[in-house]
Amino acid sequence: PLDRFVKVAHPAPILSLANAFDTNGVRAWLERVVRMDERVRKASFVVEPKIDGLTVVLTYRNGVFVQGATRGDGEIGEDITANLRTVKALPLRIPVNLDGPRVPDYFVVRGEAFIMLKDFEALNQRLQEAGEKTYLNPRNTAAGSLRQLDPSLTASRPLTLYVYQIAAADGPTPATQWELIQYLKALGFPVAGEISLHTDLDSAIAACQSLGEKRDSMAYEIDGSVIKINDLGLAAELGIVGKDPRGAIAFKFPAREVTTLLRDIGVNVGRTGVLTPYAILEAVEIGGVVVKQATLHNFDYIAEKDIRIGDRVMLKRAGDVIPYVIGPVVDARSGD
DNA sequence: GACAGACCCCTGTTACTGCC
DNA sequence: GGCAGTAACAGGGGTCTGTC
Repeated sequence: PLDRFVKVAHPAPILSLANAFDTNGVRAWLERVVRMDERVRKASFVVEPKIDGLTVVLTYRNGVFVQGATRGDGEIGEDITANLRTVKALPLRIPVNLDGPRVPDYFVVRGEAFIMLKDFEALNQRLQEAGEKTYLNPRNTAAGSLRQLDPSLTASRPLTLYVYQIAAADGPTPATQWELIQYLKALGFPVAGEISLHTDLDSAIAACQSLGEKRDSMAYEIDGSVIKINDLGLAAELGIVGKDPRGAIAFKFPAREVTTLLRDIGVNVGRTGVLTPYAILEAVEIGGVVVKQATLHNFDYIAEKDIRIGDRVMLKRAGDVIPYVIGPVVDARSGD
């Protein structure tokens, strides 16, 4: 057992992705990058599912897994090597000699750790039969499992992994995202099955929409898809905006909406003294979590009508982010 | 208009601490 | 030992302000 988790610096920033919530957002992204570099107009794209798990960074030296870390703030994460060693899908060794150039001695890949839906259900079934508390959703269960101080507890959780990026290497690596995925697969890394290559943006958008339609029948939870410029050199040349690389965009699924009862309104005092109202709600399930409170910090901007305590209100939640109230459904006073 | 950075907020999980 | 409360971590969108 560990006493605590040691902080580790990533060899390169582990970036997030800019989001688009509709096809217009995706096209606007492409126009922005085309204005920076006309070559993007003729680029091909890779579409990947955006798995709802947690990012892990895996380091190999001479083909041996030596360190695994959480994403943390993108620059510094936590060393969870002992826990990741218990994940059966994670290769502890990779071949150093494939057809072609030798696999770099120093090789760092990025992936997503998560729990398959059927494994999550089986885990809860076992817990229920044992009279123990069950888990509410796979993502937070996966996150909690990897933060166990005792790796034997992590080993008892059905974690798995998909890998999709080379974060750092001291030798040659594939020039395109599509080749990179095939390369990772050849090295023995688990890779998502629903990855596709497209010669134009329309085809890539169609693939994203198709993933959206399959969402509820997939073996694992996804909160969108990712469109990446296939040419990794070109994508790198486009640079970074804040913490988002310009060469890729996340196409998020439409926000889920539910209605519930507004029981009360509270006010939070932030650390700078800012007062922020929040809604206290009748508990309602949305996107795999039970929401009892929701922020009203943006209510002025998004709501067309006021709300009153006792109203039924519409609650919105995009992806796995914070839920917010978008307005009344039924006015408690007038009944409208 | 694009961008960077600050600031605001959520739930679920685990570890830790204090109390009974 | 059990329970409750707190802190830290995971996931990241939306808004505002200032700059270019």
